[in-house]
Formats: sequence, C-alpha cells, structure tokens
Amino acid sequence: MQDYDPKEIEAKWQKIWAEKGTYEAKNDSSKPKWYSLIEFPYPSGEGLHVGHPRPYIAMDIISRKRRMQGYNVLYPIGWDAFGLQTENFALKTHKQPAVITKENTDTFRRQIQNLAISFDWSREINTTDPKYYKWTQWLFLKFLEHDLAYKAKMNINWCPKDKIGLANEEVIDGKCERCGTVVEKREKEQWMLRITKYADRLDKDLDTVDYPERVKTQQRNWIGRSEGALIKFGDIEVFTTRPDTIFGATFVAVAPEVAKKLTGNDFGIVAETDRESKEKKGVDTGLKVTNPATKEQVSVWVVNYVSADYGTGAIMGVPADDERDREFALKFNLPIVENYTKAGFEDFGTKVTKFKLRDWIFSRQRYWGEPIPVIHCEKCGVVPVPEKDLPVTLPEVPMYEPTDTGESPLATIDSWVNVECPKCGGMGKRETDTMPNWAGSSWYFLRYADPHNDKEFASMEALKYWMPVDWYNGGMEHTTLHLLYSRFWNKFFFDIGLVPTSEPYKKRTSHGLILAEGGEKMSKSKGNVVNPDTIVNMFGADTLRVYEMFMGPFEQAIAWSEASLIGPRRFLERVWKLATKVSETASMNTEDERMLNESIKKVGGDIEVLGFNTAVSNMMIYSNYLDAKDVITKSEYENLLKLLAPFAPHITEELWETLGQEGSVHEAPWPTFDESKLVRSRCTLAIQVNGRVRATLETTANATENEVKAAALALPEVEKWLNGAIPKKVVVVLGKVVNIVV
RNA sequence: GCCGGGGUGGCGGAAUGGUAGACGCGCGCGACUCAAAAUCGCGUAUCGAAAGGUGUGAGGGUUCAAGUCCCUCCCCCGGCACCA
Repeated sequence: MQDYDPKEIEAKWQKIWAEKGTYEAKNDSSKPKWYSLIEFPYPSGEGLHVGHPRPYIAMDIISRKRRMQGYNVLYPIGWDAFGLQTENFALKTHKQPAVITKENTDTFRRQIQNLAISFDWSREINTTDPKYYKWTQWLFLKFLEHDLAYKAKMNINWCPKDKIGLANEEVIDGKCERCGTVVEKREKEQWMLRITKYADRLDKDLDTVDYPERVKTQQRNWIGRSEGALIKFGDIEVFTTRPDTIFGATFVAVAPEVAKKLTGNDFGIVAETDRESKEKKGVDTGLKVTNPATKEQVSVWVVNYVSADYGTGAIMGVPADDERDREFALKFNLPIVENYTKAGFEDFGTKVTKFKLRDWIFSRQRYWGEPIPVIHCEKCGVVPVPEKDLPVTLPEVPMYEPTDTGESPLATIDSWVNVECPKCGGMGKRETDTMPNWAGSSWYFLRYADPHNDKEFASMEALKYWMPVDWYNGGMEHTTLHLLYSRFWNKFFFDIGLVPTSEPYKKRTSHGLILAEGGEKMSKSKGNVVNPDTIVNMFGADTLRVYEMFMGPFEQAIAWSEASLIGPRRFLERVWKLATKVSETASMNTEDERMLNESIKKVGGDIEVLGFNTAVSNMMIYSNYLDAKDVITKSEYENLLKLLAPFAPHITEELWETLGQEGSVHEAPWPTFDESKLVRSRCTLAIQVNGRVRATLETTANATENEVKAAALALPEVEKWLNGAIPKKVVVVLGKVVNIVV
C-alpha cells in the first residue's frame, strides 16, 4: 500500500465531486429536506484565516451526516460583499470596489474549496451583484409600501473617520465599532426601519425557537421589554414599572428634551454632555404638578438621568424605593417618604408595555452599498422607483470619496442623481444614501432557496420546501445585529405573504473564535494570521479539518497551536494503515461488537450536540482499538470510514474506493447501532471502604447484587482494610462500584 | 450594578452523583537504525523509599459516595447598563 499522500488524493476527489455535483441540492426530491446555514463571509482583502473554517467544518459535518441519513441537504455559501473595508481599499488603490470584490471572492472561493466543505456552489450568491441587490431594493420598497420605512431628521452617531452614520448597535462604548474612533452626534435626515413595531413579537417568539439560552437572553435584554404604567401628574405623563410606589413619589423628573418642549427651556442641562456623567445633575423648573395618589403638589425637575427616548421621557421620583431617585433627592433636599402604603397596579394609570429597542437607522452616506431606490420629486415627494426600473445600479465612477458634509459621494454625480419623476415626469433627484451592509444579509438565506430566479426574490414554492433553516450557526457578535434584523425582515415578509414561516431559523448555535497562538485575536495588523493554505500544504485539508474539530469545545474560544496538528495527522495515518489489516478470515467477538456499536452511538450522538472534540476522540479510541488487533473485518473498517467521512472526506473516500466499495462513502447510509450489543460481558467494579477505592473486582455483567457483595467482602484488600470491623452498610451499584461503610 | 458562561496535570481538554485527568500534544525510558527522522512498546497529577497520604479557584454543607447538587466568597471572559 502507498503512503498517505493528502496532496494527491485531495486534489483527485475534489475534482470528482465537483464534476459529479455530489453536493448540489435538488429543489425536487422525494427525500426529506435539510437546510444547514453558516454566516456568509465578508470577502476581505486579507483572505481566509484558519478561524473562518471552524463553523464551516462543523456545519459541513452536520450536512454530510444528514446526507448519509437520507436527507436532501441544502448547504449554501455566498458573499456579503458590500462594506467599508472594500471601499476604503478601493480609494487607496484607485481600483473599482467591484473589481476588488471579484478578486477577493476568487481568493476566498479557492481557499474554501481546498477544504472540501460540501457547499452547493451552484447556488453561490453575492450581495453586490445587481441581480441580487435588485431584490434587496425590491424588498426595501415593500417596507416603504407598508410604512415600515420612513425618513426622519434625527441625531445620529457619526464616525468622523469613516464618514458614515452608525446604527445604535454599531456604537460600542461611544466608539465606532469598526475603527474605534469616538463618535459624534449629527443631526441628519435618515432612512429608518420601524423594527420597534415588531419588538413584541421578536421578544415573544424567542420561546418558539431553539437558540442557546445566552442568545435568547441577549436578544431579550436588547429588546428590553418592561411592563409598567402611564400615570398623569397633571400635564406630565410619566412611565413607571412600579406604579404601586406612587404614594412615595415626591417629585417628577424629566429629560432635558422634554423640559424644552414643556417650557421652551432646557435649564442648561444638556443631555449630550451631562448624560455621560454618572453624577446626578438637575434644575428645578419651577413647575408644580399634582401627585394623583397623594393629591400633593410636587416639583418638576430637569435631570440628566432620564432619557427622552425611553418611556415618556418623564418619571415620578420615588426616593424611598429607587436608588437613583434617592441619590437625587438627597443631593437636592427633596422630601423622602418612607413606609407609605402601596397602591394597586392600575389604580392611577393605564397598563402599558415599553421597549428599549429603537428604530433601525437604515441610511449610510457611502458609495459601496445598495442605492436606496427612491426618487425625490418636488411635486410628488418621495416616489419609489418602479419595479421595472430595478435594480438602481451603482454608477461606475472614478470618485467616490466620502464627504465631510455627511452627504453620500453619489450626490456629486449629477448624471446619476437627476432623473425624471416616475409619477409626474417632472424633475426628480435620486436618493443618494445607500443601505447599510446589514441589508443584503437580512434576507440572503431566502435567496439560496431559489438563487437564479429573475422574476421573484424567491418563489413561494421553493421557500415552502426549504424554509425554515434547520440549523444556523454563527458568531455571538451578531446576536443583536444580523440575527435580530433578519428575524425582523422575515417576520414582516411573513405578514405580507412573501415567506411561509414566521421565524427564519429553527435552531441557532454559536462557535467560539480561533485565536492566534498566545491567545490574541488574529489580525493582519498584529501579523499573527495563520493562512489555511499553509496548513493544507503541510498537513492536508483532512488534518486541518480534524484538528479544528478536535482542538477544544466548539462553542469556546481557543488558541491555535501548530504543534498540536501532528496528533490528528497521526490519527489519519493510522486509519490509512488499518486498511492493510482488513481480512476475509477475520471475525468479531462480543467485545469487538460492543466497541463498534459504542463508537457508532458516541460519534453520532456527539455530532448532534456540537461535541466534535469528543467525537474525534472516540474515533481515535476506536482506531487504536482496531490497530491493536492483528486482523480486522471489512465491516469494522467500513463503519470506521463512515463515521470519519464527515470529518475527513478525502481520505475516507480514497480508502472506501481501495476497499472496493460501491459508490461514494458520502452517499453511503450512516451506520446505526444495536442497543443490545452495548452491554459488556464483564465489568470491573471499584471496591471502596468508607468511600476510598481499595481494590477492584472483575465480575460478569449479569452478577446479582448479593453475589457482587459477597465477592467484594471476600477480597483480601477489603479484609485488610476492614481489619475485623463489621460493615454497617454496603452500597452496591451494579457495574460501577461497591462501597463498604464501617 | 444586573444577566450569561467559565476556573480540572507542563499544555488543549475528558468525566448520566459512582475508580478524576479519557483522547491528543509535550516529556522520559526502551525497541528498530551506522545514525537521525518516522514508527512501535512502556511510563507520565502530586508528596513519599515504601506503606500510604493529598488533590478539580477558596471555605462550608448535603450524601454511603461530590469536579458534578446546595450556601457564602474570590478570580477570568462575554453582554447590558442612570431604561424608571
């Protein structure tokens, strides 16, 4: 037998699978469907690093196992290619973003294909392809049509470096999520999506999906449901979750914006700067209102600790019950009433539910995004671009530098901006803002069902067949962004009859990051990026795949370790050499049967719960077991290859062929186990005296409690440790342990 | 502050309340070899010459039996944060 040469066999099989279309999903199949999804990558200029494939390999294992289990599997890939990084790189290199995107996706595609992830490449999509973003724009017009998209003048977070407005979610600790620059506030007209209208259902429907608890909790926190009451203190309506404490309310506090509306004066409390400070600030407005419970006059204060955009922007101050109100009352000598009677929940107000979630700022003032497909007409106002004129394509221009004025670079291209109003035929101007890069990713999982459709964004028939996604794996960092946004889009589409399910994803899991050796995050600037090409050259793709699954628990972050790759490589070498032990004359005894059945059970079970590290470990144990024998049966080897096939697709396919098997191992049925073969014929029990292990005892598996007890007590070690004492109690756990208590 | 998730050998990590450290890396010894690499075999928590003792962040508790369950606390990671 030849030596294991991954280079040769990996190239060979990748070619064969591509030619045969082994991994292409069929829209018409009598098999049950299975839809696996990973977050499609942003094709950056840095290329793929070894962290990218971790989730791809994991979902590939699930997908390959499902195929072997008889499912018609959809496991697609595409490119989330709009975005700042490409645009900035384009500016620097004076290339068109579209050209750069083409180069980058070519690199990513080649790198991913080297790893034999069983993606259906015939369904590859790209958010920057006009054939794709035509439908992103079309879907945007649906939002507009149903009054879920609107333009509003508002204070937005502005990143002075990227020259772009940011959504609330994209601001971390007051800094731009991408570049870390401190954001500024700017007043600007922005397109908004009314995600708040879906707050209630986005929250409640989490009960209907299979997501990790931490993902649900994070989304719930972000949506921020709270049940409370609106209560009128004279002209001022306050929101409180504790209406029962109203008898203790000794003042009313309002946000500066609210004070200004009320009195035309903000009393020098500037929300922006003072809100940063944790110190309580406030000014008495001089206004008095009546506490509806106590009928007493209370003063109205402008404070820095109440937000205008939550609740009503006004609260009742209950210093006896609320820590913040207490701090404020103490500082400004306001009355504190302790031990007041509690009121009923709705005695003085009306019950109401409020959410922290804000509407989604949907405009960006940059070039490399989907143009928002509307035309502004002096006569007709905002006019949607008619469907027949979609897509509104990005003009190819040499200049698309962002501007300091906060206007999109598209605004400078007169020939593009000036158009006829589709309604009245008069002079119109195109909207020059583009969509955020969350737009294309908010619906891409729908397009995969029907990626080449040029009549619809996807046909209902295809969607009915494939949706919902059965298993979606992605990063925790998208929990309150992409994951929430795409649920919102899908729900809206469901409401208007475009998609068949209210929730897009049945099950969601998350992977941990792969860090550089030493535990730092991998980044080009730190120079610690490991390119999978290097590893594939040194060890082969199968070794890389097995290593990434074996290195640690899938959901935890873990540091890369090149030295550790040798373990998985040795394991594959061992499986390779095992082929020479297959013999017609070999047979299996009961222990061989047990090992085989147990391996099938453990590996299959571990895969389902993301226990890839223990699945690999179990296969190592089994191959070590087989290797210790002189000869093995074809059945033992065949089953080992099947279990390993989803992890190491090339080597198992090659060995499958060597073994003279029919067809592809990846189309062979997944092995099943026989529960009755799992019982051991003999077992070793730990014999404890007072809870400490003093001896072991080998018994037959069907020994009775009394037999085991007698045998244990007869052991010389036990006699020695008992030293004549009479056992008070003997606990026997059959197959496991005997504990003799004296 | 609140909500999640963690803390186990030299390292990555295993363990339905039942022999802690599976599996892998590394290391040590041996075999093969002129030699080395590769491979194979044996060993590898810790203290101790041994008998035996001690060990899963700290301290209590429940139990015949605790890494696992309960209580108090410390530390690390992630999220939210003056949200009324």
